[in-house]
Amino acid sequence: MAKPRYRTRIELLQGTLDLLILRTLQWGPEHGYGISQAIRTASGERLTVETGSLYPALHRLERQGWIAAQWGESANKQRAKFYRLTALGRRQMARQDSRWAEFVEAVSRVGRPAPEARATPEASA
Amino acid sequence: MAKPRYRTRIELLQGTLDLLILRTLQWGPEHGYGISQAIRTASGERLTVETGSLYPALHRLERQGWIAAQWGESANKQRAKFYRLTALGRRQMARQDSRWAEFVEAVSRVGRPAPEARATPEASA
DNA sequence: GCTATGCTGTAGACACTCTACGGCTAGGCC
DNA sequence: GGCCTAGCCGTAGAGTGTCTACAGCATAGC
Repeated sequence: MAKPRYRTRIELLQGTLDLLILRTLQWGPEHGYGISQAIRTASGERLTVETGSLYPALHRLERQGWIAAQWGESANKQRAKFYRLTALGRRQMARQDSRWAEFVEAVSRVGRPAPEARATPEASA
Repeated sequence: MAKPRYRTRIELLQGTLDLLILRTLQWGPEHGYGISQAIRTASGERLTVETGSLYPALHRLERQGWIAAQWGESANKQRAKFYRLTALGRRQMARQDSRWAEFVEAVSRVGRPAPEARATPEASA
């Protein structure tokens, strides 16, 4: 019986989550839950990070040395792991920022009708 | 161990290839090899589609009914499978186009220092 | 005590890209 | 003729990252 529980949609494009997290942390330390809320809010409710993506990503970034963790207490008096951007992470953010911008630029070029030279002998169909 | 052959780089973000192919086909039919060249050229050599990604993607799009195939002969007198955008595909392209634009917009928002209102008492709607 | 919310985390399914092959044809070069 | 490169289609399997789903614990309100 079919009914695939999986919605089969990838909301976030692979590779963008790291950048999103890095960007969020550039204004100061924050804990995981807070980061996900910040992303959701900042994006105008358009981007949602699931916990199943968030925590593994956080651990990944930490392993890379781009962010550093420290247990603390949240505004709600609860145990929370605060992450902050490391110097390395800040550089990485800049790198990913420009890579992202380049990528977006490249994709938009493909959408354009080819700068004159195509001579398109085909077309006309 | 040894030197992982895998460069561990995802050049293309997941989900963008379909859009790239659809966009490329909007100016007329083209065969797989030609599509990959067109994308590479149009993007200013920045985007490269590997054959291992291209052909499965083409078959995927065909299964969805967004593109239709037909064997023909290439400019080099070789057997080639030409794909063209279907009406459905054209609509899908528009949809993915706006989804992509929205996504880019959302990501850029996360990069901005929060529009002052951080203390916002939750919408107040 | 119960439940909603805040907070962290893991396991496994799924999708998509990439590397690495394989094969076949046309054309240029020796 | 044989050989090699380029054009063209395709598949198998690895790798990565996202998502769904589940689990656990703390705090605050009823």
